[in-house]
Formats: sequence, structure tokens, C-alpha cells
Amino acid sequence: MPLSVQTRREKQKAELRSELVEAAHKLVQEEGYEGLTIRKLAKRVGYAPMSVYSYFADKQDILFALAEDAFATLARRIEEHPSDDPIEALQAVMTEYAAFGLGNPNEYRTVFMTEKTRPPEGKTFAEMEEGNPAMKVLISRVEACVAAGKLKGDPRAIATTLWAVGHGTISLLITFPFYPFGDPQAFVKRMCDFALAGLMTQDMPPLTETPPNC
Amino acid sequence: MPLSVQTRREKQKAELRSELVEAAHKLVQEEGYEGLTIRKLAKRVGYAPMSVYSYFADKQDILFALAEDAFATLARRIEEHPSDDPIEALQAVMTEYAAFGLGNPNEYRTVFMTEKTRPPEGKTFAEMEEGNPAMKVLISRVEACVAAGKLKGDPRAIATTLWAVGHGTISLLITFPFYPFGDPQAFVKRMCDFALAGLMTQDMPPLTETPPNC
DNA sequence: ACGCTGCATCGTACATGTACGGAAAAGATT
DNA sequence: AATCTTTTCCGTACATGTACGATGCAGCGT
Repeated sequence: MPLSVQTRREKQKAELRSELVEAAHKLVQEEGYEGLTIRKLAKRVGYAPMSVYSYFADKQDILFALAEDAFATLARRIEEHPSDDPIEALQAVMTEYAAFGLGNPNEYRTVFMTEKTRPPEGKTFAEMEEGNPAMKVLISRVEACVAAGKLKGDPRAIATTLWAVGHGTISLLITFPFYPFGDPQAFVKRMCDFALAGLMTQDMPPLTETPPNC
Repeated sequence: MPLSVQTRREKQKAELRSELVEAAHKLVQEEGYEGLTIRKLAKRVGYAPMSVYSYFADKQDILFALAEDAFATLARRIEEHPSDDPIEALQAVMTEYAAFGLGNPNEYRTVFMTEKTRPPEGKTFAEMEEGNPAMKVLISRVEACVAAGKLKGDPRAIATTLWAVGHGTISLLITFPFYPFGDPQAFVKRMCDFALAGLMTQDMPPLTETPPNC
């Protein structure tokens, strides 16, 4: 097995990387998101500042790593709220998604409101969905609704619509905390109900193929 | 008139400020948004870097000034698309809003996707609406629809819903340009139609009063 | 006329993200 | 074993946003 050296290396690298992520996590908990600087992070693990760049392309990359963790727990939380009624199950997704976004605005921002987010490293979008388990749950629960005849149309299109509405709601609440949306919970519920009611009435055809680019 | 000295001062200050804004505008046109740095801006108008801070609280403040301009032109553009049918007039708002956001992603981002946006300087949210003429047009056109009996419910609530849906759509397209939404135009139209159809069916009660905070 | 007060302007300094290239360590090749 | 190559790590340097405080000047009261 001529790879063993190579793979051990990579394992080492992965270990160091997650050590860094862990340290970053602690830093954020202790000092908030602004407290996370490359220099502090490096000092924390006993490296020189520039050494961090051996494990992360840039600071964004670190934030993504943190956010990925956060979204894994989101997915877990969602799955703790199942329901026999597929529509209710969908509502639970929306509710948990919203609660998460409002409760972790920094993580939400880095994942969903940040820069032209290239797929973190040459990953295709499919792999990105993979990395975002929450979206997978959403789609699967939409599929359940379609299968049960509660919703009509293309599951991905429906899921995307829900995503757009949910994201619009959350990101507005995050960005304009002083704007009179009223009680955030209530606003979320209203938008969620609005979207679901619309979807139960209307049929969602598949998204058009992306024409030339990509 | 004992104020004359004072007021002349303020006029001077305002003039210098808009000179700075103009210079910033040119810088952005010439070198893109990243090209806009305080130091370059100061050099451009012959000041020391720190002097810029006499006219702007921080860099955000400059970006806001640029964005305000941009949104004034958006409002103008919207008003170039009137219609006798109030629903069509509403659709025009959404369409122009979307076109603007997709065509000026940087401005859109600074206004709608940036930081916990305190009202730029102690302004109340009402003044902020004042500064965002586009929102005013939206509300007035919603009111027209309600008056014409095409929509039911509280105009502000309806407008906010449209805003949330529109914003979700645009910001997703901006943030994930590689995600397979399909043709952006088509996606925007789909979401817009979806929202309007929903609103024509459902009644929108007023937003709940914001409870304790604010 | 003379000092005083407030304000516009700026010089300096610091923390930060990160580009660049060097040093050193580890592994491969001979 | 000796040399070469690759990988890891880091020292230095730069541009940037911005805090702090100094400097100089305009207008005021005396």
C-alpha cells in the first residue's frame, strides 16, 4: 500500500485543521464573532499567523467551517421535529430554520448573506447541498408533501420557493432589527403560512434550465 | 440673522461632503467597489485620509451615501413604469426592483444585506423610509390595489410581504450566482407571480405591534 | 488689540487580512 | 549515505480601516 504515507499525512492535516476549527469555535464563544482574528487564532494553537493559511484559504474559509458545523446542528434540530402530517413537517422545517437564523445571525450571515460565495473550494453545487444538510431535509419533506398529494409541482421548485421566502424573511429581520416588522416570531409564522397557503393553491413547474452560463 | 455664519458653515460642509460622494462614485465606476478605499478617496480630493472622517462616520457611511443615490434612481425608474391596472403597476415595481438589484448587486448588498444596519445616523425608521423612496412607491401602489379592491388587508403588511419575497429572491440570486435557479428573470417572475397570486387570495392583517423593545 | 474657544484638518499609530518568498524539515531518489 | 524535491511553517511587508490626539485657524468676547 504505497498510499499509506500520503494518507497519514492527509489525516494529520485534517486533524490539525479541526483543531483550528475547534479553537476558532472557542474564540467566538468567548469573544464573539469580532474576536475571531487570524492572529489570535494562530496564537491560540501556538502557530505563527501565516501558518493558518496552510489549512484555510482565507478567513472566509474559517467562517464557512464554523457555519458548516452550525448547520449540521440545525439539521439535527429539524429532525427532532417530525410529524405525521407532511405539511406540519414542512412547517417545522421553516420554524426551526427561522429560529436558527434568528438565534445565530452571524452564522446565518456567513453562509447565506456573504459575498458571491463561490462553492467553498471548487465543489459543485450538488456537493454544497451535501454540505448543507438542512436543504436536503427540506427537499425530502417537500417530496413527502407532493407524494401525499398535499402539494403540486416540482419538489425542487417548491423547496426553492420556500427557501426564498424563508430567507427573505430571516435576512430582513437580521438586517433591519429596528424596522417595525412586529414580533419576529409572528412575522415568521405569517410569512410561512402565506407561502404554504400559496403553494397549496398553485402548481409549481420545474425551474427553467440555466441557459448558457455555468 | 445671527445664524448666517453657522448656516454658511453647514452649507460648506454639505458641499464638501457631496464632493466626496461624487469622487467616491467615480472611483467605484473606475475601479469597482473594492477600489474604493478611504486613502484613495482622500488623495483624490486632496485631503489627508483622516479628514474624510470629518464628513463620514466610517466607510459604511460612504457606501450608504452612494447607495442612497442609487435608490433614488431606482425610484425614478419605477415611476417611469406606471399602469392603469393597479396590479400591473405593482408588478412593475417588483420587476424594476429586481432588475435594479441584479444590475447593481454591490449597492443592493450595502443597503439590504449589510450589517445590523443601524439607521444611518440616529434617524428613525420613518426617516429611513423617507430616504428610501422605492419603499414609498411600493406602499402607495399597494394602497391603490387595496382601494381598487384587488387586494385585501393592511397595505403596510402587504408591502412588507412583497418586500420579503422580493428581497429573498434577489438576495439569493446575488449570493448564489452558481446555484441552479434557472434564468434569473424567469425566477424573479415566478416568485413575483407567486406572491401576487397568494396576496389576491389571502387577507393580510396588520403587523403585530412590536412588543417591548424599540 | 489680545487672548480664548471651538472646529477643521491632519500626523501618527495600531490591529487586521494577506501576498511573497525564505527556511527548515521530511521524504524520495540516487 | 548523499543529494534532490516537496511540503510545512513562518518572518517580513504592505494596504487597509480607524482611534487618538496635536496643530492651526476662524470667530468671539474682553
